[in-house]
Amino acid sequence: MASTPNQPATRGRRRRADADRSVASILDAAVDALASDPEASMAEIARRAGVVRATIYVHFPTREALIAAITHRAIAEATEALRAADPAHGEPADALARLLSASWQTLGRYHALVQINSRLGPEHMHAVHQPVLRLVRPLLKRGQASGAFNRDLPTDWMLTVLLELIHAASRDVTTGTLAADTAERALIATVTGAFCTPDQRGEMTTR
Amino acid sequence: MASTPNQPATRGRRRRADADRSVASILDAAVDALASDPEASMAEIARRAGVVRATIYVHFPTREALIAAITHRAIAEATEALRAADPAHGEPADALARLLSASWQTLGRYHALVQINSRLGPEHMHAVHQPVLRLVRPLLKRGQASGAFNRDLPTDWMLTVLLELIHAASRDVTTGTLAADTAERALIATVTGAFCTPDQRGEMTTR
DNA sequence: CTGAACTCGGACACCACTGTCTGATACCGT
DNA sequence: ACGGTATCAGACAGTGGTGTCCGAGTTCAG
Repeated sequence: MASTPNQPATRGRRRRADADRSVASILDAAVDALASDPEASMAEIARRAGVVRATIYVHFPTREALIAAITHRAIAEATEALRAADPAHGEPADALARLLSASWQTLGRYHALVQINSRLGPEHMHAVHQPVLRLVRPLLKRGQASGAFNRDLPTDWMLTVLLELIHAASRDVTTGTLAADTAERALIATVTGAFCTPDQRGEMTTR
Repeated sequence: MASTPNQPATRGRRRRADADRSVASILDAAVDALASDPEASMAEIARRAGVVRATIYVHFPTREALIAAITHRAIAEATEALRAADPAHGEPADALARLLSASWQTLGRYHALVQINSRLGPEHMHAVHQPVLRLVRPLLKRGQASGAFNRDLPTDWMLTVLLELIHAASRDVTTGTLAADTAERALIATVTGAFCTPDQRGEMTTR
């Protein structure tokens, strides 16, 4: 049902280039607007996109559909960033650090989306995150199996911690609470500290 | 200005007992309602409180005032819980664990409040949290000074991590993602792991 | 260049919520 | 039991958002 990131409006026909541009502007504007205010109005999004409100409804039948579209797109982007970090390779602690380093800014852009989608119930949340979890969970399992990560921590909890801290770091950077250049180091140190077993801490390829 | 948790409506007079009851019901209902939906309507809050909508406006001139009141009350409760955990005493790592153990459920109830208040700007957020920070920050500073906590982590970031993980744990418990009896242990293990320096990990009075 | 696709600008009905007000009724303090 | 408080029930205007529609103008594709 939500498999199409944007609706072609007319089904049989091809879509024109300016329509593509509009859709792209709207999607970008929606991410921006919702980031600064999770319940930004359609009018506000249209304004940012440099488009009239009705134009949005040409491509997205409802506000809900628009949010579904940007969520879909965000997940795709996140998945890509995570895959690029190659979580299946190398020492778990190193892989984790690599993954955080490569993806935290990308993922962090969407903390508002998380907030919005989390209002749609946990099962929806879980379903939406499935692709991301598929990539990260094996790494955590692997780390716990090898003894690199703390076996006492439930894997689901570790995933929560991961996502939550990424979003927190991103938020703190945008509000100015945390210096941008310190953020990545702090984030990595915090997460690896939380996950890694004491005896494994020294063995990391730190810096 | 927001120093009165509830407005007496008439200034010179004493307030009647049923009015006290109403105010209490409204406050409780507001916390509940806003926890399940951060933008619950006044009507919904009134319904939960077993009160007519107009009654709310007798005690709180506006929605904003009501939210300010429950925020004030939540902060007071949190401060109390933290103070009871006596953060100034004992080894930093132990004190931290004690503090988490004593307060995570109390604090966790209010994750919706955090979400709501964070929309009012970072400076407002900072001002509101001042009493909490006053209690926790010295412990973190002390731990970093003694070498028990990682000195590379900015103190503000540590505070963020603390609050964020408490709220995450509470949320995961209410959604059923995390078992209630596991949550506290996982939370403490995660936070102490994140903050404590490797050589200090073993020295804790674990269990 | 021409027709089709698209955007614009503005209007529209609809809905949910906020905050105010009323008169009638129940409750509490003394 | 009396008088002042408080609640109730429901109506009210005002506001701001959503989704739909239309006619006129613009831009793209072949």
